[in-house]
Amino acid sequence: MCIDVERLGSSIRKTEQKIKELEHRAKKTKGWAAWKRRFGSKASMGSRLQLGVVLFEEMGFEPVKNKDGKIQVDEKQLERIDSDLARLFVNIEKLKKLKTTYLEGISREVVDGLLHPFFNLHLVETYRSSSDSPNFQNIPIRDAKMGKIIRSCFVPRPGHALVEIDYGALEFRVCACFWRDDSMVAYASDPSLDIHRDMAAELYCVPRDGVTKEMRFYAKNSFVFATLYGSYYKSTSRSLWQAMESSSMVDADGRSVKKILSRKSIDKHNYPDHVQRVEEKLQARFPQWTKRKEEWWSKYLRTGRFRMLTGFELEGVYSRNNLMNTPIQGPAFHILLWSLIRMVKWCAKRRTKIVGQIHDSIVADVHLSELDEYLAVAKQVMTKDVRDHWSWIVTPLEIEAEVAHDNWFNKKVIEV
DNA sequence: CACTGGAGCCAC
DNA sequence: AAACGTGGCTCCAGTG
Repeated sequence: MCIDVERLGSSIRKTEQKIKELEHRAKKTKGWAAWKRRFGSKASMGSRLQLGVVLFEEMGFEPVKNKDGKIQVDEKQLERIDSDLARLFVNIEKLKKLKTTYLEGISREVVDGLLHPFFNLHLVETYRSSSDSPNFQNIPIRDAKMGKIIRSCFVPRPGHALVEIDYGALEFRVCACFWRDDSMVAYASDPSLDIHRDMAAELYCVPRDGVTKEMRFYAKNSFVFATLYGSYYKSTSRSLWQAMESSSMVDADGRSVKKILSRKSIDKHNYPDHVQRVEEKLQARFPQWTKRKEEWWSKYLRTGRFRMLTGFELEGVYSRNNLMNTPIQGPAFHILLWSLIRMVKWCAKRRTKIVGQIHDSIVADVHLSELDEYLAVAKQVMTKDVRDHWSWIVTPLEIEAEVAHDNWFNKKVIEV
């Protein structure tokens, strides 16, 4: 893929400058004076361990320990501490990550303006793919500021556009196909149904139309997927409560979710009991999943092996959670891979090239004269042909396409 | 100096 | 029975 090398270079210089400024400011804080007192010539601003000692032993802040009893000095804990030094440390570390892993990591691998990441098919336990040198599959996007700085350096060739097509809810659809749970298949097939919205309503005690994007986000990632892949209420309730509290979550009408729960006599203490009841509702809603996952596990215990929907036979030592996740994560990727291979073949006699892949999405550098045809063929291959190839895909498949004429950050949704 | 594990953080 | 999953990369801190 093409890289805007000049822009990359200037972003590196700007980020370096910003880091220097923040480090200069950090050295003027009271905390840094305490740091120097404690560590003398060994004081190093890059050391989390030292920062933890300064904050929790010298400055008297209350430490928080993780499950293994270790004091955490991560972003989450540092943000709750009222100290200029802690705030500056978080910002400096973010910028360092941006500079070293992404900007410089990419720059190092560019040859004649082109980047050639590796895409491995032989490394991942679940038979997904991985990527390295650089890893094309973890370029920032959720933090829009970081995403802009890095993704704007990825550009199409002249006369081309970058086109990214991703599957909608691919893993949940494969989950439904694998467990063949009628209700799960219905959820994965009917666009008016939304399991994450429904569970958010239960978890936060609001009507379904009171569910916000934020509530849905946490219900999806901290509860529904976590539970499908083997977590349970004692774990999920903790992260749900934490997210709700630290974001001061409100419902669609701006009312405090914590207050809504407390009116139902739900507090931090008994929230796990509430989540346990919601978990039971999830099991009741997907009864075949509930039954078949136990049969799936006990069959593995008897035989020591299991088979994926895509035909791979796996044997050896797997945890219970591996048994829940592997048969879904692997075949979900194989749907993408099958489609990608078809699209690469389609590109053979054309100017368009497939340049990358991110588990459920395909990135291509498409010649403008081939754009309409590319989108139409991709839709046919990704939503129809692959379903004809594998009869176990019993749900519809959907795609979303985005096109970028200038750079990858500025991709815009396009109807297909 | 080479190497390694832990902690942390980025993606899906 | 056991407690979401899969990766890659960087820095620190420790070892020999």
